[in-house]
Amino acid sequence: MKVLIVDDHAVVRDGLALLIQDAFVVDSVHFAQEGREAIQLAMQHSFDLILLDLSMPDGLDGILALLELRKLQPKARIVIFSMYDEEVYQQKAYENGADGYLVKRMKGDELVRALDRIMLGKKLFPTVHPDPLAHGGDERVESAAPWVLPLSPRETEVFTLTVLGHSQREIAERLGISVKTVENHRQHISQKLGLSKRSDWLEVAKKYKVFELY
Amino acid sequence: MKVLIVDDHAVVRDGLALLIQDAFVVDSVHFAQEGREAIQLAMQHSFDLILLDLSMPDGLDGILALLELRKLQPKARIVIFSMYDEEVYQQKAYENGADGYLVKRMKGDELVRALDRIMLGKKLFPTVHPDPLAHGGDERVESAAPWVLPLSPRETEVFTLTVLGHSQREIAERLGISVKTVENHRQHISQKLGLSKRSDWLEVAKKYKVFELY
DNA sequence: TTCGATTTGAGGGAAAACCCCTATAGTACC
DNA sequence: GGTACTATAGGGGTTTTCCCTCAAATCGAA
Repeated sequence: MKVLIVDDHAVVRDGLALLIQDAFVVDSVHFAQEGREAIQLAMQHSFDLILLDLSMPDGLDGILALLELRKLQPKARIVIFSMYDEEVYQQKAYENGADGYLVKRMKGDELVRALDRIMLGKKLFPTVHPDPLAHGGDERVESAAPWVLPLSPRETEVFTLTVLGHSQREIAERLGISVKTVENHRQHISQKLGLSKRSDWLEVAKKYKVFELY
Repeated sequence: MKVLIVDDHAVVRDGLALLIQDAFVVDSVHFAQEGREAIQLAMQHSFDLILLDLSMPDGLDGILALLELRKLQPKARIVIFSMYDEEVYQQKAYENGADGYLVKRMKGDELVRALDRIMLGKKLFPTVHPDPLAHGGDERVESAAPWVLPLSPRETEVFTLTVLGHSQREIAERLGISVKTVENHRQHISQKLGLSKRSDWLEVAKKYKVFELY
């Protein structure tokens, strides 16, 4: 596996390199400090995985770099690795061909797990939730919510249906489980998020644009 | 009071004229079929009240006409009178200096009452709700919600706070009333809207963009 | 002035939700 | 093989909400 890491901080570059070399079979790792340099490298070598920091001080804008890299390396997995989890950036990253959007506060093992899934062909975006209302379909976009919101897939479903106003009974019927289980999920969610009041859930839901998606 | 009515349907023009002449002391009524004609008239006469249909087939786009009319007649009350209550139009109308946005399915007396308030200096927009979270302030924008959602001001507050996830107790404390009263308001709201499940409330709230406003 | 709507509040009982704890089975990680 | 997470579900008790009814004060409209 050939890897390109684009970040303006040397520490981050090296840390990432170590993590990845530890977790994957890596043939080579190249580094770039900013977009232009990355593009130079992408014209000379082909990569399997490109980790791209969005916030680079000088040089090319992150999204433009992404666009250019995607053109140069159509088959590479390009993963945005950012300080911020603002939805706008994620949206842009998604639209411009990124395969994932990870935030820097993720722990090492979480990051490796995420990269693993991405290498398997999944797309990971924190606030693109899996649709709990869809009856089926080819969900290739996996939610990375577990790392932004530390919720499991099932919990995410319960969370979404709850903030949309569905009662425990309704959710239980819809998911084919007992009311008690829904209740347990809700409690776990409250614990994980550190939220007691339901209005706090709604705040979070608004922040993660649940109402725009469903 | 000098009135200008802009609508491409003769029936609507005449009906409106009769209604207004019946309810107000009217010096003169002018008519226009579309935007350009309205602007011509606005250059020749000054008006106190302009009723403007947004959906006019040919000629000037409604919003552009509004903009032009507002420039020509800064002191006139300009009221949009539309078939549709889409929020986008309302937003546009509001931003471009309209004093109100009324829908054609309103009954005559409702319309007169609305125009009355507008002539008194209020602004009326169906889905611009009064902020139930604001502690006070100069609320000049009145909600015309009673005609779109048939809810009283207090009910609108309870509705909004409820869909935002607040409990009856929280709402009671916030509004300085008893829990029982909040409960009653909720029941009245359910009756008026014909909605039983809270998820239905959320549907309505989404439709009226409660989550974008609060 | 009477009628309807609004706002306020309560009683009483049924239903739902919430809280805390326990428990099992599967999966995944080290 | 132990530890952690996930998903499932029950017991038992408390709190909240829901439902239906009644009622008083206010206010604008017919």
